[in-house]
Formats: sequence, C-alpha cells, structure tokens
Amino acid sequence: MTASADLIAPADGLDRDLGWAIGVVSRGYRQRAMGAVEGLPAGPRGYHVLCAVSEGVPRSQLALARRLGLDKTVMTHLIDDLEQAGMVTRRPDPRDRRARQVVITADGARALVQAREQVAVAEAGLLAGLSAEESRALRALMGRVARQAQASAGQAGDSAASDCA
Amino acid sequence: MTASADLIAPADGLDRDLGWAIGVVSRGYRQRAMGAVEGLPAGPRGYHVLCAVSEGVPRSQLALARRLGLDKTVMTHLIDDLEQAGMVTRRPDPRDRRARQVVITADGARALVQAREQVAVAEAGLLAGLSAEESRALRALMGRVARQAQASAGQAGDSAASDCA
DNA sequence: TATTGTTATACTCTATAACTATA
DNA sequence: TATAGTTATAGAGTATAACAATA
Repeated sequence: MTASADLIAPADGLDRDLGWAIGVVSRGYRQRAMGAVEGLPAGPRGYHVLCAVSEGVPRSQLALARRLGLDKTVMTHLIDDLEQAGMVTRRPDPRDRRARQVVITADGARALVQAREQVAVAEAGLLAGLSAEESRALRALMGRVARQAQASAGQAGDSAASDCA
Repeated sequence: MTASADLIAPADGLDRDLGWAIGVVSRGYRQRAMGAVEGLPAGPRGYHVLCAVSEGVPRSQLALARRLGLDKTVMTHLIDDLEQAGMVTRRPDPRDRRARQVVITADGARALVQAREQVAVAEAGLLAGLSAEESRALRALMGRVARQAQASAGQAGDSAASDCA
C-alpha cells in the first residue's frame, strides 16, 4: 500500500458489508469446488444437476431447471454435457411426449459419490477457520436464507430443497 | 439409484450442501443489490470500488485491486466507468510516476451515501427470514469465512477488510 | 529486471428471443 | 393457447497475455 494507516473501522467492521462477504465466499467456494468436481462436466453446475437428478423419481428437464433455479435453456446444455459424458440419459416420458425424463446412469452415480466426497473436503477447507458448532450454524443459516431467496425468486419452486451432500 | 424413492435426507438435508446455499444466496443478493446501486456504474462492483476508494488515504489502482480481490485489468475498466460518471478522479502519485491515486469526488461521496442506504435495505430484505440475532450471527460468520478465504487466495492482501456498509 | 497501468482476447455464465413438437 | 425442449445470440464477469512507461 502506498502510505496509509488510518482505516476508518477496525477489522470486524466488515461484518456489516454482507454483500462483500457473500462475493468473496462465493468466489472462494467456486475455486475450491471446481477442483473437487474436476471429473464432472460443466463444473459445479453439472455436479448440482447430477445431485438433483439422483434425488428421487425421474423428472423432466424443466422440473430440474425449476428445482435448481436455472433457465431451461441452461439445463439443455448441462444435460447435453452430462449425457455426452455418459452420466445421465434422456428417455421419453410415457405420459407426455413433449417431455423427457432425465435419469442417472451407473457411471453417473459412481462419479457423484466420488464428487460428493471431494466437495465435502472442499467445503471443510472453506470453513476451516470455524469451529464445528459455528460451521453447523453457518450452514443452517445459509440454508434458510437460500430457501427463502429461491422461494421469493422463482415462485414455481418444488416442495423440498436439495439434499445433496 | 436409478429409479429410487429413498432420499438420503429430509428437507433440511440442504443444510449440508453449503455450495448450493452459497450459490442461491449469492444470486439473490446480486439481484437485490443491482436494484439498490442502480445509480452507480458497473453495478455492485462499482459500489464496492467506491467503498474502497472512500476508505482512507488515496490508493493506487493496484492497491485497490488487491484490496477487493480483483484483477488489475478489471480495476482499470471499473475506474474508467466511475471516472466517466464523475464519481472518482485519477491523479498522479507524486512519489511514483507510474502509479495513479484514485480519489472520490463530492458527487461520488453523495452517490455512495445514497447507495449505502439502499444496499442496507436490500440486505435486510435478503435476511428477512432471520431474527436480529441470527442476522448478526450470519454476518459475523460470513465475514470470518470471507476474510480467511481472501487471505488464503490472494496472499498479497491488505491488513484490514472492507468496512463498507 | 520488476512494477503500474493499459489494451486486447477468450472463455464462462447468464438472459432473451425464436422456433418445433406436442398438449 | 400454452407447455417442453432446442437453438442462437448478446451481455456480463473473469482470466490471460502482451505492451508502454517508470522504478
């Protein structure tokens, strides 16, 4: 730095700039997570799609897009990549010939298990400065804020939130 | 796992997928903040630059970039936009003819005060589902994680973190 | 030789519109 | 008329390399 010494506030004044903290944490997570899901196509987003696909009954691309808060055009490309990598397959919905059900393959399930482990490691690294209790508190609070944010953003949200971990 | 029904966790299992929550919260914040800083150029990033510029002694563009964890090439464009809007000015550093000091103008200071108020409103909206104590806890925890993430990412970080709010 | 700042380039993520085939 | 999916396009955000001026 050029010269300074008199910063306006002490170090903990950052607590009040939530947006700044969110941006930094988000970038930090993305960097770590990108390494963790290296084996998957489309990076962290492909990982989350795979998570959603593996959740329960096969869903349409549109249902997946709504679940993840993404646009359907984005979902097309993500499914393209995952299908090309042999991790999911598209099959026609017998009850609606417009729709396609997306199902995970054995390879996809294997890759997902592996990715989950490495993502857990990456998350732990990100929260390394926090105690176990603080980590739990942060996860819970962020989860609540995220659910509310998604509910208020995309009104067509599904019932439950992602359980992927 | 192909067509199962046995989900691993109930709805609150999302607590464990921190990355997902971070992404949703980050997007939600950006949407709200973009409206809040509408009067500033370059959106939330211009706002944060203006925050950093107004902090203390004038700093060089490179110092600002390091402080915000951005690349110096990004900083060039951000300062361009802010200068064109009349909110900051570049002036030569008398002690280093390579460097330029970035200082805030009266217009910039006025715009920043106004933006801060609206950003506070946006943040409050994002955390509307949390109690006052929970909000404080989340801000504190996110701040700690952010400081550590920035410290481990850009080793050349400054001493203090942003106090902008 | 290293650093400050600029420019140019490319790649990713995101947003939008237009089109098809079904309903 | 509305919906599921695809394609194409344009805009941000980010990362990198190359360059000029100065240290």
